[in-house]
Amino acid sequence: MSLPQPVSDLTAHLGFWLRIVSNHVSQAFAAKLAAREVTVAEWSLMRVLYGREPMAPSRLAEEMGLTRGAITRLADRLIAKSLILREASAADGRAQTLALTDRGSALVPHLAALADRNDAEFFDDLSLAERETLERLLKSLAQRSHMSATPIA
Amino acid sequence: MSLPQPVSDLTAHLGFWLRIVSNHVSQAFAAKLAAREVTVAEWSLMRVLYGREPMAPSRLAEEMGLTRGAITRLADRLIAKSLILREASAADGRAQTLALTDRGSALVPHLAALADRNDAEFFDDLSLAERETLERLLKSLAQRSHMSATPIA
DNA sequence: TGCATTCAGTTGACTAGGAAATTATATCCG
DNA sequence: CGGATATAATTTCCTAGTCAACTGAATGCA
Repeated sequence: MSLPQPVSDLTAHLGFWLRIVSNHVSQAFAAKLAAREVTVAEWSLMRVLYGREPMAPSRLAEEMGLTRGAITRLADRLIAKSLILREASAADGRAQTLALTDRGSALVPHLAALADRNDAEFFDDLSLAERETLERLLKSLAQRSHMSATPIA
Repeated sequence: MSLPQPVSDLTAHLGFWLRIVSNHVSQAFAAKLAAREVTVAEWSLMRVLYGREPMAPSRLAEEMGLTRGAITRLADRLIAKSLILREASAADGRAQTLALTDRGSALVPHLAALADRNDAEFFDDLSLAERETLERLLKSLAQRSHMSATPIA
């Protein structure tokens, strides 16, 4: 039975700290959205639809970084809450379109305000310069690795 | 039917960029671990046990930020892979302890090397100064909001 | 002592996502 | 034209969490 060899500490990784902070910010946001009975994924889909033409599920899947199967079910939930509508495409018998209902559209600004508030809550006591630096570094990392897609999970 | 009022852009939020980058880093790590047939949660549990005394599931739950139910199931999977052992506590008839098997213990350094490599892959083309800044900002955010617990999700 | 309460862990019901199979429609081309 | 192939969405099955109910053991106090 050999003694364990030393391995790098978890906290040595930037990825570790990134995940801690990101998870906390997201969970705090989820808690705020819960007051409106909306999940982060639901908010995200609604935000993509907001102010745009009715959109194919496949396009939403692409923009949100989810599978089409996930979009089908997410849409089902939002339809059940009367926040979006699904309609068959006139042009293509296979295609569907998703669009916000009036109720859904009216809700988005309120949810956006929660997003603003959540961001402020975590980042407002960084200095302006620090916030700018953080944003610059994150965007540069995102660009380098060709990260796209609205992140959900 | 009213026109949608302008709402803040998604990409205006630091939380958005944080989540994008964090998700990508985590997914890349998950892909590396998959080669060893281990998930991020499994790695995380093994890393907590590594080099320590057998530990109660409830303690792991606390350190990892998961429920006890989640630990029960996560432990079941690791036991099925012969990476950890579950034993009844001698002192307390309700209690169990979890510990790495020799096989599990031997695997940890290899997984830690994957973690090192993953972190390097994403962050090594930031300058040293930039990495230090990012680490400082993330740690300061974590501290301010009393974030603890190994993040999994 | 003995019964209520607390505590550790597990389990069942549920949520939410992915991968792959499935269904229905559209397109391409011989 | 009509069959092969491609495409859009959905569905099925699987994984992995949560919450809350449950089981059995320990504790506490009348």
